[in-house]
Amino acid sequence: MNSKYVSLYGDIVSKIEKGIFPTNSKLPSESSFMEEYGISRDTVRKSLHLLEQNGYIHKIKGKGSFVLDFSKFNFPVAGLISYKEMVEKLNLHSKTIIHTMELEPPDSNMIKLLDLTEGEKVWKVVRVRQINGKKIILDKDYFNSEFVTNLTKEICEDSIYGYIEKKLGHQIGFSNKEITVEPCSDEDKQLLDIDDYNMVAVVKSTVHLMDGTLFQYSESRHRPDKFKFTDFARRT
Amino acid sequence: MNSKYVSLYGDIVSKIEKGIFPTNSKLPSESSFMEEYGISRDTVRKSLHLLEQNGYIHKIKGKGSFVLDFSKFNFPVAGLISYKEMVEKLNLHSKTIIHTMELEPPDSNMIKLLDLTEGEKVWKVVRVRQINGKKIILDKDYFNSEFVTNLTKEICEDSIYGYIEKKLGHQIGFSNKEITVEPCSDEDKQLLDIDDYNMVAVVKSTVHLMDGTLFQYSESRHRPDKFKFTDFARRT
DNA sequence: CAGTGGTCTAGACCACATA
DNA sequence: ATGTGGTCTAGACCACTGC
Repeated sequence: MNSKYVSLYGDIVSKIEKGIFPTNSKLPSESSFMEEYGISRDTVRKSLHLLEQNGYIHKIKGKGSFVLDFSKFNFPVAGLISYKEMVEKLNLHSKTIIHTMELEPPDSNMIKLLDLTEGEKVWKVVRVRQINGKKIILDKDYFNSEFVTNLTKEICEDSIYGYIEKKLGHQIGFSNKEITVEPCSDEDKQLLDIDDYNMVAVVKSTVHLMDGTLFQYSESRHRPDKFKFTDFARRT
Repeated sequence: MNSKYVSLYGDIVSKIEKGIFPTNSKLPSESSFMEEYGISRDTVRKSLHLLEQNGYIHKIKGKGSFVLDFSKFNFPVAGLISYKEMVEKLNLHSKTIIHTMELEPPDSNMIKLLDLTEGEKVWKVVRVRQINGKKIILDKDYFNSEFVTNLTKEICEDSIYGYIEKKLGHQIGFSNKEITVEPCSDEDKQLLDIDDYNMVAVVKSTVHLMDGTLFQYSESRHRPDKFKFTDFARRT
């Protein structure tokens, strides 16, 4: 089903995570992967390139490929991942409370953000994420209703991304994110267990499908003490 | 000097930025780049892959490559870029004030963060960044003195990365970042024009050389209203 | 059907590291 | 000298899009 280079990538990732390829150790050479898997060098190189981009390994010309230490700054809440997927990955105790779910005509700001045309409506979904009994995150999502039709309470409580990908058959492609720190709004104070904090960390993003169409704008507002974003970058 | 695929990448980037390849338009096909530049398809594909990763284009099987809208998600403070490079890119009016610059034995926390061995010392550099007359950012950098030797006030006021890359001949490779929001420390209040804010956005990072050696830990503390981080991500 | 991008191969030459 | 990764080529077949 998968391409060869993706399955080799997956094999190596799981061997790194299991410690079969330990941190700081040298990975087998490209040619030994060629032999072991009976594939061409270019295909091996595609797998290693993927590992490199995702921060698993580091390649040095003439020396080899080395497993990086990714325990120091743990997981990527970065990337394009849904709240449900994150909760499952981190094994959190979480509950989602739906505050608003309505189909409405967009205001001028949303028309601009979602590139809407006359007459198109948007789904506005406001959800509160409760973790370990505390209301920590306020998620405000706006979906172009041309692409995301028929939302229900059940879908919003479970996973909207799952619905879009599995039921509607759309493929989610890429996103832009922006992280800022803003003063608490009245809505934040009302809906979150904000304690004495007077600011929130805000992640604003636009999300596109594989074919390039923009379908979602979202604003995720986090209690500042519970917010963490990690990133891996290379010098270019 | 550069490889073929990097120079083709550069050509296309500049054509996109100049508007010769406009937003949302279709890029020439891989085969037309092959002809135009007299190179193989694989080499063209490497260039396009780079463009895709950096958020310039989006490829759709059977249709073509399309230029993404670059204006919505403006500049990358993301990536691995120095303060000086950012200031120059964004054309800011900035001044750097050096608060501390000393060679000292590391505490136990720094030994762990920088993977130090017995007897190695670290350069501790604390700098305040003033933008448009306001003290906005407090940068605390720690360098392993085995790799970064002989810092001077002039270097710290100009660009430490420039010194490392151009004078010492090291190549900066990759980094891990972590973004959090923390309460103001006394030091923040004392050194920054913090106004009435009681929190700061904090970017902690470790930076490695091309050969994998860890040489820097840094903590960048930003006044919350002036902080913005942008990111581009793909679904995997 | 022709045009597009996605995967894969086999082979070549180069640059760098190590011994 | 050998082993490593980095670049490049020429050709093949597939899957998807659009006419």
